[in-house]
Amino acid sequence: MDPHLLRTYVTVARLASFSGAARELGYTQSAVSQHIAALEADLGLPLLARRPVAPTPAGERLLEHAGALLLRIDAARADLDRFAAAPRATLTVAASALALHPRVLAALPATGVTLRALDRDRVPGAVATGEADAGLVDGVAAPSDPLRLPDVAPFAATRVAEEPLAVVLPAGHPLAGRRGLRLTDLVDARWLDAPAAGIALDRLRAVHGGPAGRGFRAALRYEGSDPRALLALSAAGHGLALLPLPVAEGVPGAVTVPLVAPRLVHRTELLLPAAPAGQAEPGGRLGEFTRRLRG
Amino acid sequence: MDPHLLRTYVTVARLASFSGAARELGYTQSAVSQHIAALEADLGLPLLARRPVAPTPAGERLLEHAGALLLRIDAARADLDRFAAAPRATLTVAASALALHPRVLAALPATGVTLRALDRDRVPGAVATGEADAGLVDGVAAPSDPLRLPDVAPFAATRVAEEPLAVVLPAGHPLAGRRGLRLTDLVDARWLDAPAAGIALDRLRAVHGGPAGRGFRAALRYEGSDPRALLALSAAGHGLALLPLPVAEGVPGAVTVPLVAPRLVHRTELLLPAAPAGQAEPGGRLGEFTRRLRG
DNA sequence: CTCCGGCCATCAGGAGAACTGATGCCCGTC
DNA sequence: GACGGGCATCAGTTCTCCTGATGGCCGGAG
Repeated sequence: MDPHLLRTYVTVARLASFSGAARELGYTQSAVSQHIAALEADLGLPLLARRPVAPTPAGERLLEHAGALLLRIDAARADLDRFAAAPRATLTVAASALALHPRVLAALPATGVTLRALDRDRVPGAVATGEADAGLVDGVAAPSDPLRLPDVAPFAATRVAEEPLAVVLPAGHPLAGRRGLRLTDLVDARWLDAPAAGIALDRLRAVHGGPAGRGFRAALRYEGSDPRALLALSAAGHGLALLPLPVAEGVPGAVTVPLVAPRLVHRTELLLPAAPAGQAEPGGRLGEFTRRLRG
Repeated sequence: MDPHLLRTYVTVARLASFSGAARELGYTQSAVSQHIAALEADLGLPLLARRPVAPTPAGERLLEHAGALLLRIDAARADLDRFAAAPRATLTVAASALALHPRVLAALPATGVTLRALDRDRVPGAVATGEADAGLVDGVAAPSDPLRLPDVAPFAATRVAEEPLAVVLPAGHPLAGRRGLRLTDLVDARWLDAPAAGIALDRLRAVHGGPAGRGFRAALRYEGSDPRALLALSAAGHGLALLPLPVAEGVPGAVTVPLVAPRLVHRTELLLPAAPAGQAEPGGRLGEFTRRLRG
């Protein structure tokens, strides 16, 4: 299970080519072939079908592990590098689309900041590997529970903002007149599926707790990250959407109804590489930013 | 960041000795010394102080990463091995102390089962590395939220049981007459600190959401795993305890008051190595167990 | 104070791993 | 049926990594 072998394996799987992976990694094709053979011999399983090159079931499984593993290695290296490196002059913040809360915008220093918009699930990785100095992630959780984030490295997460959730319906929808809605009422409705911009359907199914795979059928799938696009789509009758109440309100053609059960909120969290016990507060622009966010 | 080097590093750190680690790992002392030197050169940081041998701050940090990393490597290997290996005749279940819910006990097959009691945070690792075929973990969470578990490998977690939480007070306690208690009322009380048996204090502080390190002061610390010991200690006035209501009730000398805010429950979850998409349900004793647990 | 013993660092040498380059083989394509 | 792209295999070389020996440092005992 040498990381080098894993790295070649994921590259081969991604490119579906031994010789392509060799070019990308700076090896000869022969070396790549030997890497894969060594991995397969080590695990005692075929990992790739040849001609065409594609992962076997076991290979698919290894891809999941390898991705997480390599990310964690990069994270560890980046984290240790922070011990030695001088603090950078410019602050890079990775943020998911709905995490740009007014409080965040107000706290950002006026100069020397790079703001990088990423998909929700890529923000922790960016902070862990040092691509960003801090992260802002949003998500849905119970009021007193932290967001569920992949733990690629030790993080310190602090709450930045919390808003109620609301269901967005087209104006003529039968449930549009309600004062509040329960998720149970909406299991059989058609939903917009927007993993990047809003709330993914599989997350809804998990929260709802019913039998896996049932309910919350997808209508249109939206692969962008703009919540206003979601609102417009919902108003046009392409499916329901679940969004933070302040974002969802006041859109022509759409009606916003607060979600009353289960008790869930939309929360934005600040993600920092966890300081070792007894470490000083961060200085420079990062310190400025975090103090203004908290204070 | 070679895993071999990390393995020797954690061993050296644990034994506080180069030559001791060499003996344990089957290397010469020279090799161990070179491993550490290579790691320190690679990261550009001193990791260990010599004479006495002890980790530097950077070394402490590396220990956190290395532990998680090595565990994940073992987990990946064990997971892939399951693809090849025949299903075992005997079923091993890892469980934390409070996860032995009556429903669980009823679902266990009559023969061929090994039940291994572990600390709460070691159960996921045991399932991931294949030491156990399934895990049962308990913990505190919001009613509709899954337990927070370290993701050393892809898991499938399903809810097994959920009970309200209750505060255990000695009979004469000023708050003993209440019908319900809020966590806020109890910030300044003295609590039993029992990471293995009950609910750890740092978890309480995190749930409460107040400033880090304040509140929920520790009285006696109990390092065993028997909840009845906790109850007895609480009845004797050694501090408050937070336990599932069914466990806490009916103990002489102690009063049980339900926790009403924040809305938290004690949940037991079944932990299985995540089946690859489209994989058949587990067979044999494991299939029998999971079906009875769910059905 | 000095000697001794334990412990880590360093060095040179050798076994083995790993990569390269050449060649062979298989399959899909024209 | 010939061709070509692409993976497997093999031999040779390079470089890595481990061993065994040696030296220096520190602490404890006499």
